[in-house]
Amino acid sequence: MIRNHSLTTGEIAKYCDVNLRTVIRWINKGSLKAYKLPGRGNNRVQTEDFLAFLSENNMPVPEDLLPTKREVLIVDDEPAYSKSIKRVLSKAGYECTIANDGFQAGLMLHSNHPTLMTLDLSMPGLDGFEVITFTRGQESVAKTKILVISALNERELQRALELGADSAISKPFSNEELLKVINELID
Amino acid sequence: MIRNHSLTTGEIAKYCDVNLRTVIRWINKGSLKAYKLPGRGNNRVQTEDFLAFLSENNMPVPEDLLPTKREVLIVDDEPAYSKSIKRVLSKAGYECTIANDGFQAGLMLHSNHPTLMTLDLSMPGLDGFEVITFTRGQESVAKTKILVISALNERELQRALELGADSAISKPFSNEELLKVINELID
DNA sequence: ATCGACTAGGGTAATTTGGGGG
DNA sequence: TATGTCCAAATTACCCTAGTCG
Repeated sequence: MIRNHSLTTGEIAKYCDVNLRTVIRWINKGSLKAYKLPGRGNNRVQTEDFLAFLSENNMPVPEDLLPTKREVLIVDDEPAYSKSIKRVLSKAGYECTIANDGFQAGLMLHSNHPTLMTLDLSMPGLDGFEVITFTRGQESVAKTKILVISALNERELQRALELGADSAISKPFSNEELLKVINELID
Repeated sequence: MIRNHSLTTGEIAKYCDVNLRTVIRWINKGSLKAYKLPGRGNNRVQTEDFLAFLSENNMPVPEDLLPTKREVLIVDDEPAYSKSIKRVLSKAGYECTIANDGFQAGLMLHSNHPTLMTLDLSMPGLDGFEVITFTRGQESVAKTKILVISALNERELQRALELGADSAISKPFSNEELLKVINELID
């Protein structure tokens, strides 16, 4: 069955590779948050609670519960660049979304939860450095990897890194260069 | 379909993430209050009964059934304006958040899910019309009310309304004017 | 080595939930 | 799309055994 936001004890048992009873014990003990259906109290766990439980206990997270892992958000106002980047990354198996301005970037960053965001530092009306700082300060997206792409000088790139960017490459760059950096950051 | 006060079994099944039959059983057992339509006896549940049911069983409440939040996102790059708006609205009992640029606006729109967003049409590097169009096209935030605030001429305001803004006022405006429009949109 | 406390997994019966065909 | 009926699958509580750790 397709459910959006809740998991049964059996599903969790499979994910964690333990017996069903064990899951029920976790719930009854209170270490795994759940709610009960009216019937005889069958348990349901919200996906986010399960993920929180996994991370609290340093348990591995099942692939299919993670938002698409190889997803990249391309933030660039010049279609020539964004499309070129998308072409290269798509070919390498990444799922790409393009944001043309700061508003779209912010919205998609939170709604898509990409693993990595490429960020053009010099977009009109948008201070790239502030984007980095702001992203790192927002818990829900703070872990997104940021690859700064810019035609600015070394000192600016250095500043981006200091503010929290994970890597930076300067325009112009080769496709190989781009792919190499992204592969390193994601895998 | 838009109904104000009653839900079908199917809708409840989706909200609760369970099978339709399970919902019918809850109703027949009496744990979920419902009434039957004359024809084949199809069930309808009043929203308040459903909410009571959810809270009795400690089940999560779907966002869109909650009473309208009085939360406003103020999108403006001029602190003088945004702070002034915030002051007026806060005094009137609204919770306000300020976004200084498009990126923050997009991120906060999705993460805070405000009931209403005030949008300055002329922000550097951000096309306000595109913001409206894009917001209306993104399911997760499409229902957010948009109040356009701008110093542009009538025709531009008209265009904003056509693109999906719920209302528009031109700068300069009085505090009373602002509050009146927002009260109308939210309540 | 034995004990005690704790955790995981097995069996069973009762009940609930899910799915197919009308 | 919603419903009632029937059946299969999943879930629960209860009681039990085995393993781990200090």
